Amino acid sequence: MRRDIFQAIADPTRRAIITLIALQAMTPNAIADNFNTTRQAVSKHLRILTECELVKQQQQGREIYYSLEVEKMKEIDKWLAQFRKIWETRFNQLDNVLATLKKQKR
Amino acid sequence: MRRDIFQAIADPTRRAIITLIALQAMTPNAIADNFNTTRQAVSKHLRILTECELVKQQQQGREIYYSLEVEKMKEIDKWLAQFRKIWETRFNQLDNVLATLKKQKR
DNA sequence: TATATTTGCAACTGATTGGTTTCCTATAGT
DNA sequence: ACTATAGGAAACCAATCAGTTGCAAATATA
Repeated sequence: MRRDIFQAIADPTRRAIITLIALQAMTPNAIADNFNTTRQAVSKHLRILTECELVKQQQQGREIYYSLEVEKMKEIDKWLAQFRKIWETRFNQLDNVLATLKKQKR
Repeated sequence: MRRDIFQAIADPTRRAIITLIALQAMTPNAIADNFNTTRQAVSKHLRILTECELVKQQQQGREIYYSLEVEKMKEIDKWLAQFRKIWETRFNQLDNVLATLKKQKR
């Protein structure tokens, strides 16, 4: 199945689900009520999210509560870190280079 | 076409390309040399990255240099911000909520 | 001017994706 | 025990995707 987090958050519905259950654990039916989708579609998304450990389940009787594995989200943050360095320190250096090139042409 | 950044970074090859050109603009051929792919495959990835404005081109004679639009990467960071709040301040509060629910049912 | 190089673009192919439908199991409530 | 509800799993379908192949346009070089 080879799922990774980046593929998991590629789908807008899945991102919405993540946001939805970030603060409060929810059942598949409750989640589906928030979208224009069927429970089964949500269920499939939840399986993908669970497979890459972005989401964890917690059975409670016949209901299953899904909640966000916030720690896993840090992996995206970790990947972003390398670029954060660039956009923080070398802010508009690229634009400067372009401006310089433009000037030289004239 | 409806491309967004999250879909763009879903592909591992595209993430590698992004990392590669983050520090230095490169031509498609030069980028392809760094992978086990053909130039055309890289070219398609670059088109997708360009479409969602994650990458910008700069023609120089018959060569086209591709470089990262670092500003656009911030959009991912912006989306992550909401969760950063959670993993920084309310560490394992979710488990507490579930534990409380469990207690109330009994 | 003729040839080689760099690149984009379109068409095709096989694999994957999101969604629906259907069926099954397990629990809750009567 | 019976019915209703919650949910997962498999089969299927249309759409999309990544990669390849082939070709055309533009630039460089001889």
